[in-house]
Amino acid sequence: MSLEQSINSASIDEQIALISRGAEEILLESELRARLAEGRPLRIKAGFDPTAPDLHLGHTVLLNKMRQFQQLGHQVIFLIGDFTGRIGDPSGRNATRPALDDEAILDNAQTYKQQVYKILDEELTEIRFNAEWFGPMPASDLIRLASRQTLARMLERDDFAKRYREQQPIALHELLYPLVQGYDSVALKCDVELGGTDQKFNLLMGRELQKVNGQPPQIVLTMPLLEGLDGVQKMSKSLNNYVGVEDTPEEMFGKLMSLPDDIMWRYFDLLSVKTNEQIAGLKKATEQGMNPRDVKYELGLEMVETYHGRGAAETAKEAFIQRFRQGQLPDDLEIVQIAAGTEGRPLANVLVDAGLTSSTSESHRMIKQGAVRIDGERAADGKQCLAGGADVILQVGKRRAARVTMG
RNA sequence: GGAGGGAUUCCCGAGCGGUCAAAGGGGGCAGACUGUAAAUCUGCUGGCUCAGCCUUCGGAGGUUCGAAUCCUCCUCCCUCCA
Repeated sequence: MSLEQSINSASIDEQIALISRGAEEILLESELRARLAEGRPLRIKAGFDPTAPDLHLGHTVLLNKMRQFQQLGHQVIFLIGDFTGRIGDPSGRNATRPALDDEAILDNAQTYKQQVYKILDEELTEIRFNAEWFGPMPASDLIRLASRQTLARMLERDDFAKRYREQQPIALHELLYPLVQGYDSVALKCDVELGGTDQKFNLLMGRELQKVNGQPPQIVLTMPLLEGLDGVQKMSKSLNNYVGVEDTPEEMFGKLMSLPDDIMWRYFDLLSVKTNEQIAGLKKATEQGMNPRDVKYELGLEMVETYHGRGAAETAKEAFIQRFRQGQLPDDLEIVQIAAGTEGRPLANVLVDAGLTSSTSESHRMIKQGAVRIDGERAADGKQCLAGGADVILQVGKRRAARVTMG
């Protein structure tokens, strides 16, 4: 299907419906409508700071929105802020951030590139680096750019205002960041820019600079932060409530199954390629009695498929069902060899040796709580010894298991 | 430079000199239940040779029969004044 056909195949209303799905804010929707009415592929930009080598699903919210634009036949620009990265983004920060060195920036940019095409259509994606135009820019131009804004305007921004009020340092180069990001939109002649809600100020700056430079101002589309697995706090590595795009298929599927049921729709809205109609259908089915678990299966399948392929997704689902629904042991049980000693080795110690618990105290606790099984039989005493030659399967709870041979 | 406040077990946060391995909450783990590693309920959550013992309360000393709790010095953080 050619670009033109795919655009024509979706009405403007349909396009708006998909574009606004999950979005926090569109400034301005009327402008977007008018722009879409032109019937040409729009230039959609999202900028990425080359600071996060370990991507998780939260980071992919923007990518997914970009993909939706691609589905509608628009041109997507994945902008890597390699120049900007040398400045450091003050958004949401209350302290000056250190600038990255060149090597780190290149490394991180490379990681992005590896991940992007798992979601985006390579044909419709333009990867750009903003050092392209800022690298050769003479100081005179940069100063001219800086003349476009006032200190008062910059201080409207919450985090700057707060730091100024509290007499925290604001380095001069930080004030330049919104201008630099905004100028990216000028350089790329963007129709739409996507960003997190924390980027709103910077995105709006793009509009102003475009106007000054005689371009029609871009439409700004902000996306919310994705909640993590706890369903409450934003997904982040440090809160350990994330699904990493590099997670194994089983991990990814399992983590998604542990989502609170009511938050799964959020994931569909923000991460799924499914159409609005398909999602509405699932919602309706659930209301009419479909097991939410099975809806989550759909989510898990789609996410794993995106990063590991269809086969891995099916396998992960089957493994999950066997393990947690039917209580079977995983196929690839880790086999651990442990020295028994002459009188055998106490169970509590063997569990630690096998890496199933972190201390003998924990072993005893687990045993007391009835979490430990030897060949499926519940163990009651941590002091019982496993003799040399024994070959047993030890389990601690549902998620920890190993086959242990006593040597 | 001056005055004051604080540093507690994974996190936050309580803690009359003895009954403190240290309240409470969060997080985590486990059990039950289930429609899932959802929800809900319950329990556990320093270590060990585990019904007993050992080591913890920013660091180093000291007072005391006995200190997370008192004293001294040190390190780091915060607030107010100049």
